[in-house]
Amino acid sequence: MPKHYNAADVEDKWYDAWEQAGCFEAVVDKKKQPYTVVIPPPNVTGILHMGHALNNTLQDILVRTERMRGKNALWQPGTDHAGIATQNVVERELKKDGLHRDDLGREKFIKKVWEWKEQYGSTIIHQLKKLGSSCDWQRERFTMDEGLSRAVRSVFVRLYEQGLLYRGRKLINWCPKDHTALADDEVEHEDKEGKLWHIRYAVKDSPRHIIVATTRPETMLGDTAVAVHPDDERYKELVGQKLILPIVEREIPVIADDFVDPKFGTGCVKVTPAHDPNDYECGLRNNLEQIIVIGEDGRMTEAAGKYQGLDRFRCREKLVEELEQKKCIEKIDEHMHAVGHCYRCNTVIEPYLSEQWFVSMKPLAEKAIEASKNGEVKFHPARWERVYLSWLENVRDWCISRQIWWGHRMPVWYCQDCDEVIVSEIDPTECPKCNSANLRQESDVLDTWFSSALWPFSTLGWPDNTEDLSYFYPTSTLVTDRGIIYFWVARMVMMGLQFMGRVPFKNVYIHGTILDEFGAKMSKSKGNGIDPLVMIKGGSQQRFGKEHTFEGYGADAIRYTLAALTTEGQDIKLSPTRFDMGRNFINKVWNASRFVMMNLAELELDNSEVRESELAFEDRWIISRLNEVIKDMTEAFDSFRYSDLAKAIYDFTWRDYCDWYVEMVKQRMRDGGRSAQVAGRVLATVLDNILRLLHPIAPFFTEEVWTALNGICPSRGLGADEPQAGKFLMIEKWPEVVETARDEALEKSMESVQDIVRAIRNIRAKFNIPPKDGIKAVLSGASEDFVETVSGCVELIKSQAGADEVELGVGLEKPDVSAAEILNGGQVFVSLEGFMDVELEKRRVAKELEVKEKSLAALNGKLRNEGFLAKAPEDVVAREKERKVELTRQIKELMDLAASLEVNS
RNA sequence: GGGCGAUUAGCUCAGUUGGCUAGAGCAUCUGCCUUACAAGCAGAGGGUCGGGGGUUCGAGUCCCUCAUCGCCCA
Repeated sequence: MPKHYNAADVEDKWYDAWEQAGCFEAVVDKKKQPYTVVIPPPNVTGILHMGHALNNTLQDILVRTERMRGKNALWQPGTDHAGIATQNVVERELKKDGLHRDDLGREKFIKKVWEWKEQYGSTIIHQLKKLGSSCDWQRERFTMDEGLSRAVRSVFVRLYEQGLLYRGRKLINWCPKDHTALADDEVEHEDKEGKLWHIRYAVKDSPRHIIVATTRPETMLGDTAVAVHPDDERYKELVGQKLILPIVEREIPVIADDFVDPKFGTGCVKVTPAHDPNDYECGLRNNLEQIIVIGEDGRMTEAAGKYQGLDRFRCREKLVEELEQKKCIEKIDEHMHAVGHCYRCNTVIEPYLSEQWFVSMKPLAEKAIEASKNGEVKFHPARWERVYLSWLENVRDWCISRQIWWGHRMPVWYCQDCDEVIVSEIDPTECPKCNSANLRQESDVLDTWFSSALWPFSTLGWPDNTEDLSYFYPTSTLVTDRGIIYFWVARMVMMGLQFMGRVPFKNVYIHGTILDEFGAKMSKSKGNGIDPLVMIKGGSQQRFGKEHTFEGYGADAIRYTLAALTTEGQDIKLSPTRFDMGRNFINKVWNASRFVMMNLAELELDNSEVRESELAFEDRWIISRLNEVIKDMTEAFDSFRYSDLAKAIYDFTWRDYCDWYVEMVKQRMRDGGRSAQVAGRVLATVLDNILRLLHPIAPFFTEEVWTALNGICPSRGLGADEPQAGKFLMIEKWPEVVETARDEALEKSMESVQDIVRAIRNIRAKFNIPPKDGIKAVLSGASEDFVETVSGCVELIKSQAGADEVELGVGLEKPDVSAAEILNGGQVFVSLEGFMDVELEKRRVAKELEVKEKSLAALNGKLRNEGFLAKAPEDVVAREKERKVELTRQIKELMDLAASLEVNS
């Protein structure tokens, strides 16, 4: 076995073996309890980034652990067709050949997208496999699959029939570049430094004028009123009068409407019902004309008069110039305001009045709100529930039509003869009203999130009533990022309740976002990303404009590190070197395993029963500790505390098992005989448990070592007839706590032993005693208790502290030339012939004395406080009193030591 | 403007329901290639828990307030 674990050698081998053996496949089995997780389907355009790595690591830990706990675990994988994003990618490809999608036409273009999807759409799926994800790939789905498309149609038709889906002419968010409508939550608001133009509008037949303030002067071409607050005394008399719109020379009325904030600007608001959401509402209330002056392409329309054809931003410049010439600009202020941008292409969104399809959200949202309030859906951490609720409580109708080609085309037909609207699951051939065959299918496709919302049940076969569906639905836990609570989580809950009658998942775990080492979000444009594949396999990548080469940490190290960094949904600042932690830990376990296996191979274990009476002190200790860690990890797992999960196995393995247990049994292993057999069995059993506990976090490494261990020691445990190990660790049992193995008193004793060993080592280090030199230690107890606790462990202390002579007793004399350490319940002296440094020892003792006296003073203050004595719980008071006794004793010892040092110097 | 989160060792972060002397990893210092591991071993140093106020016998933890940073919504 090599000295360093080499992940690259083993990962693909095990993944293939698991997959071929069908370990990932979940089959309905009514005798077993299902455990279902649906993957947040990555975009087909996507490549794996650190956010995916985290998200899928956390899901895999859940799924693998539950699988080991005996559940029928299904991790449902798949991808999302990502309408706009995918269409953009393919359009960019076409552009390279100087083509536009219109050159191909709809059918040919869609064919091209499918070709692209077949070629590149599985990239991320392959990458997920490198990460170790134990998805059931037999069930891989794509939102545009035949079955899922059927689900989309079915939902569309049912919502329509339920009166929850309608067509209407409304103001929606329009992306002029992607040339499509967007939902409200697909608009990202960004605070931008802008200007506030104050423009003079003349009052008709009067020398007066009023001043309106606007951030978008170009929209004035579409103004159909100016509004003031009804209670605003400044303008009361103007209400009802007419203004002359500059340049356009249109007459528009002054109206009163309480949506106006009298304190903003001049208190006069120009009203452009076709280009602003507030103005739109105001326009409806006041029956104003809606004049569209900006078209689908972001250019000014015919209604803009001489500005027709100009881009909206160019128009703004030109228009302001003209207004300035005409002396219509009162002033221009600097002004910060939120500007909406397209979440796919970052183009400034244009509010646009058009005919679109909408889902009525209120009735659906009410159910979703209820489901979280009554605990059917639980968020972890719980604070995200409020984010979910606040969106649902304020949600407006969902614009679901998209003017693009890639996606689910709406199952809507318009009769060209009688204008009948036909909504149907199967393509109609004639109009049910007039029998005309002259039908035109709606050209719009559906919002991608419409199909993603069905994911938890469409992937399981809905609308068919499949066995899978009734067994695996509702799913157990959804793991995702906070960024898609609205887009996806809330919509899945709505659709799940509406069409399945039950929530789609019981738990939603929201993890943090991965940030770079400076706390910024990772993005392509910033060049601050970390490529998970490079981290796993090694290679080079650009970061902050520089090329970096990495050795490759292996998937397990990446997974371990990400889990260790996952605390209560906090964001994670990441730099490549942070994976050292995971790699070092995996390597540590590798070497411990190497030690165990090398020794076991020499020992030739007989598999006789190890009786409890044969177990040494350290054997019983490590078994007790093991059971504690199983308990801690199980609890951490059940409450989604990933960091605690990772830390618990780390501390146990590295500190307890490697640093202490393995070191303690080395001598026994060398000596051979029955004691070595017993130690060997314990070493193997504990290692076996470590591998099981670590497996969900580090599946490849643990499978490799576990299999190797099987070759040397096929059955573990301490009984006579332990069952033989199975074929794969990944389908073995998660360890269970054996309460009787816990022994807290024994663990306390071990702590005393460790304190003594550490004290001796400390003295050795401080006085520069070479590691090879043996020393004499005197362990002087303050009482019999100390001696009793330690007496069975003298040999352990000798071997661990490098002492060749140890004297143990109550109140033993301090050897003449020696250094001392005060311990709980006693002290330890180490003879220092040839190494004594009296001044150093004086400083040590003085410093210790100072620390202890400070603690005692604080303690005395506490114990003199009558409130404390009266109100604190009894056990707390008792503990503090004991501490005082012990501390007082220690201070006396230290003072004696100080005195004796004075005499000797 | 509203909401949420963060502020603890040089850095990155833990710290469950308030209760032993506030922990870890990295970094630093000292000594070790000790027959599993230098990606390691042994030892050490390092913190007025963002500021202020309050509740309490007792506050890193609960309440109020201020400051700084970040995210989301309007």
